[in-house]
Amino acid sequence: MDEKQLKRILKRGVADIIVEEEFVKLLKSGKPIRLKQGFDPSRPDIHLGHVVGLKKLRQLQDIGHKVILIVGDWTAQIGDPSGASITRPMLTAQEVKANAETYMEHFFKVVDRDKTEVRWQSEWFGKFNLADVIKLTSKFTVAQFLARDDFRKRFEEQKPIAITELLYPLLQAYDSVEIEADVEFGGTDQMFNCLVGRELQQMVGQRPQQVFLMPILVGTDGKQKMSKSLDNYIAVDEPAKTMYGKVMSLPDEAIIDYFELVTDVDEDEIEEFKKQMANNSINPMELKKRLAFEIVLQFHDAKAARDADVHFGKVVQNKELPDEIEEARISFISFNKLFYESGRLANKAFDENNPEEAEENVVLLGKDKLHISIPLLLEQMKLVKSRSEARRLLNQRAIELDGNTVLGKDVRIIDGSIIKVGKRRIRKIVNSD
RNA sequence: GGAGGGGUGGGUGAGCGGCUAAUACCAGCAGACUGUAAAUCUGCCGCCUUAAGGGCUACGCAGGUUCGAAUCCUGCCCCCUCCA
Repeated sequence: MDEKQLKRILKRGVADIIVEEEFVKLLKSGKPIRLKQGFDPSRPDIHLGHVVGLKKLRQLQDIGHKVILIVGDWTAQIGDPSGASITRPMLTAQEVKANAETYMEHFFKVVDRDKTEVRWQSEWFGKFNLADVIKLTSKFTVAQFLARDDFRKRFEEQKPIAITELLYPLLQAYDSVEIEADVEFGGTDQMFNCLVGRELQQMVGQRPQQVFLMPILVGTDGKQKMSKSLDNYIAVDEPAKTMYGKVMSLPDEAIIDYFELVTDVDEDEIEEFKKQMANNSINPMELKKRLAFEIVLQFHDAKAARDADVHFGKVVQNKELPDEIEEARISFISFNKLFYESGRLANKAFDENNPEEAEENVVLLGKDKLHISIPLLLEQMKLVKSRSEARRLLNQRAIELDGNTVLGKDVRIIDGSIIKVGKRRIRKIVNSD
């Protein structure tokens, strides 16, 4: 292993390694290393924030080491202490299984399946009895656990800490003992849990694991940690164009971090990018496009990445209509009727004193034209949450029909009309009659 | 067992009898601008309806006081903290 490779493993996409020297020794010993990665099956989706660590696993796999993936089917029932939601619904065995499958499907987009061993916590915790639990809990004190940042804060602020939450680090630590982990991977917020693992291993006479802490990846808002609950995430199974678009919505300041943490772009090149950004010799947009391309490439393929790139240029930058527009099949006749029945048809062709004839007219019109109010139409097409929202959008001149901004409320639609709401909601209307 | 604090719109969190569909911040949406879905600026941001305007529902739940209640009273439910 050359210096550059070693540096990449130790520095790129790593917040901290505890203890780095020991890890290097382990690495140089030439023996296969057991890399522990746990996952909580209550949250099966993998997004780019998780990918940072997974890439690290992959790097190590590529030089011959082995990943032990632990399905936390017991810890999932506790819920990792986050302070926000203490009580979580218990998952059924089927849900856990389904989530685990989804997780692994995503997990192995980055990690090498052939060099991975999957273990379930229930293999060992399923056999635990009260005596085992007591024995485990007796090894640590409350004070030790209150040292954990999250616990301490909540304790000081007089916020609740569930007893089961104290169990979480213990269970996670015991996993390390059970599989005899050499290295455990986690986000920086996992430091405490991983360190408990180190201690517990020592107590039972094992060599303590090394701990790899991954830096936090900011989400698409550019401020907070990427997470599903904040809805600022980019999932690994996102469609190519969406993924590309989400990357483009990153603030410019996040570009370099993303290159380092979630792409394979060479360090030297990233250095070059940094310089270019610093002396304004490049438009950040160009770098961001490259970033988006690299990321899509990683989770889809070259063609998808190119397509997404072209799509972005055309649709977003030049405001052209996309090549393929999602079709909305609707029945003109029934929509005309619906509008008629809403009781405020402006068209005088419909004689209100003669409802039967009017109804016939509706049907006649319905063959080739749709006369309807925009809020009703958009609501029916599920392009808006409510008609009120549609009215607001109308006021904001955000609705376009066949290239013209819709100003009035009532519109006439023909087969193939293209309706655009804001920038991204575009539909081609197809008459299904 | 005792004492206290609290439940408000997607989130945080003001309001503590009328000026409150409800401050502020975040998120979201739209428009403008831009070589970015960045940044910035402006507007919107419960539902139904309007040409303007109006109506309805909402501040844990159920009642009550009042011309009028998120705001006061009663009961209930739930959450939290402290002391023992």
